[in-house]
Amino acid sequence: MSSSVVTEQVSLAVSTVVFALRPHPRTGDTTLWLPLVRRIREPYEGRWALPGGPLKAHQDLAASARETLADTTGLEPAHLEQLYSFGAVDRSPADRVVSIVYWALVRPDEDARTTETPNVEWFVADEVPQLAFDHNEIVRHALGRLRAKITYSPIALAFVPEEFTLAELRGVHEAVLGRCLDPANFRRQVLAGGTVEPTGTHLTGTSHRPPALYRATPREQEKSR
Amino acid sequence: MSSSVVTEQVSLAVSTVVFALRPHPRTGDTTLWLPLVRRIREPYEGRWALPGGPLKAHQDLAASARETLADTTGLEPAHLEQLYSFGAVDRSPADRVVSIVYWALVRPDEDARTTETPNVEWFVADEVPQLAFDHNEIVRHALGRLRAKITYSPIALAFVPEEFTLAELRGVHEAVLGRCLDPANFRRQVLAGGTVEPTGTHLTGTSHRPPALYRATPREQEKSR
DNA sequence: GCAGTTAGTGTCATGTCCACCTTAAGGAGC
DNA sequence: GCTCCTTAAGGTGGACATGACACTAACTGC
Repeated sequence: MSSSVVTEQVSLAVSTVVFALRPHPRTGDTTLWLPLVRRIREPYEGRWALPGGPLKAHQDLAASARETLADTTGLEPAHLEQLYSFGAVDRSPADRVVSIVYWALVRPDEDARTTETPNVEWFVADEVPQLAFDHNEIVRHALGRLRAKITYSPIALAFVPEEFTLAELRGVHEAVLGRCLDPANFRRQVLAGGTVEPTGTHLTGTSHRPPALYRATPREQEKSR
Repeated sequence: MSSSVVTEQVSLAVSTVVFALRPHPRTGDTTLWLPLVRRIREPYEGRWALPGGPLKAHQDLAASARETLADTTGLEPAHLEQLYSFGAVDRSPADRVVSIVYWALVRPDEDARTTETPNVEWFVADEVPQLAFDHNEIVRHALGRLRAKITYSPIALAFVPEEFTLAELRGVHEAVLGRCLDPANFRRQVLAGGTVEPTGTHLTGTSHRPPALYRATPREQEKSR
């Protein structure tokens, strides 16, 4: 049989699906992107895979996710949350690996600071190539969670800078959900939610009516720490 | 430093929070119960803990959860789902353990077949004693998930036998949520959901108007397999 | 001043949720 | 038989959320 039966050893890894918003290369619409890492050893050598690595004994799960994110992209996520644990016996050939997967959101200002390295590349989230292991399934899982959660939770705030207009925030929702939203109804919903408050200032130099600026409620800002 | 730093070894366990409905010992109202296992070795020797054990190399995560459930209570759950993975570095003294936790629901007919053993005891879910490790937190987590999910998903079906009345199903919701529900509104909601269908037969011998019997839709029955 | 564009408000129809009322269908007791 | 009691099942109306759309406000560029 395979060597895993002999060793009876299960190893534990932490991987992360990192989302950022960037313009689509063809349409120009802002869409979801995610960074992938090229595997430099077997199995699946040469294939793209989610950033991740083995869990260290002295490190919390979320800390491990943050570390790999910093190692691969140099970024600090505005939101980090556990997604699911994947542990099918045959998900990695020969050895047995259980992956605890996190998903993260990166603000545009932070995203601009990303470090370019040859073995890391960003892809449009809906157009990722065939990945190593069961990582395609994991990405699907993460996309589903993000799209579900943005409808009932204010995580979209993790995609905008500290001060923002409601049109920007709506743009985030539209990019994630892939469809247009009514500006009037969106405004009412967000304001009723109590997760944002007006800064009192307006954005100027827009060649049309200047929109009011908003920030996350103090209560909401706490959550992202 | 501690031995974990020396060994750099992380071990992986799968634990399960198993829920069943039984009458409350004082009030008699049906409430949530869960089985706990008495620890027979350090750390936390003598304390109650969630059933669980180390993950075997040839075993899927859910299979491991099913196995410990069978070992401790002899039961087969009608619903089994991953809850969360707990991996704080200090959650177990001396060694480093990451626990992937599942939660399960057991039908009343299946629950009646539970095997009594001295080191396993059932507790009212809201009145568990102080447990080993971070298991109190895990139980809270599982209770929260169950109570949240029953409001938007037909998992209550995993708590009733194959044929049931809507009053029974409502009783499940009431027991889980801990409050009464309007029978008329509950009926409409459930029937509109399309997750149940009438069997065409009625329950007799009730000393009042005989209620119609229902069963889960074929589509719903698939999910529980 | 006028056109164009986006911000923000108002309105109305629809649907859902919830509290409560009414009727239906049985058994128990007389 | 009849009445009473209990629960099943359906109906009604108000409060509230949702979505489509019209309308007004504020700015730039010409």
